[in-house]
Amino acid sequence: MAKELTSRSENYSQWYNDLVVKADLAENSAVRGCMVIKPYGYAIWEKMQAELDRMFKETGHVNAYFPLFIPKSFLSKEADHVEGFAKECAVVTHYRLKNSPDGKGVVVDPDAKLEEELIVRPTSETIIWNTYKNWIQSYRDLPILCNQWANVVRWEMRTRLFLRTAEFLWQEGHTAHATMVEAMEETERMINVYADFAENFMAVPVIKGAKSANERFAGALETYTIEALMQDGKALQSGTSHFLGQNFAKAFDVRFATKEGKEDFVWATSWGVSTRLLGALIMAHSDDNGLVLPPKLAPYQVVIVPIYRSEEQLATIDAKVAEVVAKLKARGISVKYDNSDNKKPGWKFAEYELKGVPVRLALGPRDLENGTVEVARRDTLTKEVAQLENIDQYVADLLDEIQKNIYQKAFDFRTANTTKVDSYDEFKEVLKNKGGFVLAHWDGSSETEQRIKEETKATIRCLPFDGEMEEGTCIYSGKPSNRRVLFALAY
RNA sequence: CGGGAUGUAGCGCAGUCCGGCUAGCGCACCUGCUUUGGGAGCAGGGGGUCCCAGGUUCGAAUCCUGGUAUCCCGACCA
Repeated sequence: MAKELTSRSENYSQWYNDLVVKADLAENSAVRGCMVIKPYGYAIWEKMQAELDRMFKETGHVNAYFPLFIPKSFLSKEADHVEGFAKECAVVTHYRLKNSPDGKGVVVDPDAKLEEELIVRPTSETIIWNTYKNWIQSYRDLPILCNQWANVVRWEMRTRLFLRTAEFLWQEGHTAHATMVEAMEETERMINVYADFAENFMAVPVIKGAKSANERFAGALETYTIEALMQDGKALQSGTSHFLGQNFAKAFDVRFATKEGKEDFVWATSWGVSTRLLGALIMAHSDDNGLVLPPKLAPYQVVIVPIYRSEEQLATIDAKVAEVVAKLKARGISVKYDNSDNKKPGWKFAEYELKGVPVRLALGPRDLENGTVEVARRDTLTKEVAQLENIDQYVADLLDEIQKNIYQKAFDFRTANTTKVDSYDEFKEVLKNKGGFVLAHWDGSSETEQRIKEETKATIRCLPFDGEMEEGTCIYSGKPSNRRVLFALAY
């Protein structure tokens, strides 16, 4: 047993760390808080990127790229924004090194101090709005619908692979509109794109909703979020879309001539998802045997393992497998054939389970005789024998079924772990013993939200869009409330 | 950023308290033979700035000082 995973029940957080490292997704680097995303993990990210990028373009967006560095003065132009990010910024103060006097290594050259320090972007609103100022004069220049794929840096105190790292990869969309209505529609459109992606590609069901004032993005008037539930009963914010009003336009003086010949400030949105999605993907589906990947995002959807005694036998199997691979590829299914001879089949079975490959085919002498193949599916860990004849159709159908099944499983888990409570005692009891999403009435005040957070660590994840209006009383203050909001312990 | 633990081969660890010969063990790796339908066996072999820097000493993996990284618990966190 080369790679033993800690079980989820034993220590969920250790299980997660083990899994990320042992499945070859990522590892800690020599740089504090920064990870190395390994090829297998990066392949999943690339699949996510490709799909999201397609969805962004389908909704009218284009890609662009803005600088990594932001002049310090830009950040402070929007008051709430700087307050939200100031405590976690990396700052560049010099631009040159020189040989150290003692001849050992290099030191920062004090003569090379920058006039104005540069901030390594924690997000790009400021540099982008400073740029948009030059791009916009008239309503005819609007809307601007830009996205950028980039890395950002937030100097977090405590980091965890994918979930919270000092540097992470993401995309950030920044749009500029002539009207408030248009900007609000955009904000909503993009949270819907994220939810669509999470559910149909990641197979992770999410709750869409609005953030409470406390939890809003620094500088936003409204933040929409998608919230996913992890297997340990904690919530993970998986994507956000912000309605920024005219805050950044005012801070950077971005005005335009309206159709009526008047002057107005531009309306803005921004929206993003990051490599944190990999954390969501891992924690939503995986089990004690390793990763479980949705077929639509798996780097390879099928692995084929030969079983043989002699070189001649292997040669026969190789030939047969080549036919199977060709048929699968013709259907757009990605396949890996592992005929390496330094590992036994049993080792390979365990290894590909750890890596979450959705479907495994095993082909041995018995199968050659009978025209069959052994098919194992990762999500249920079941095996059956199928005819080799129509294996491509069989696998294609199976991949669809697996994609549906893991979504359904996650959906059922969420349903079973979403609880309506009507008293504060019940609220605390559920958080302590059951976890999960908790739907409760709230009086709408920041004070109440803050108290509940201090006393229970639970936060309002969102005010769900699809929540029905329902008269009730706040579980904490007893004041009237007309809807339930979503509480949970969160990552 | 506060408290605690840890850092010795790719991985997991012993040795450190009480300084001393050539720094060990398991897995992995390489070679050979036998194996191959759920993490193979035997034999031989290679691989080390003992986290980094400085100090004490005839002599440091071991003692001292500083730094750094990781993990756990808090605080922090759209």
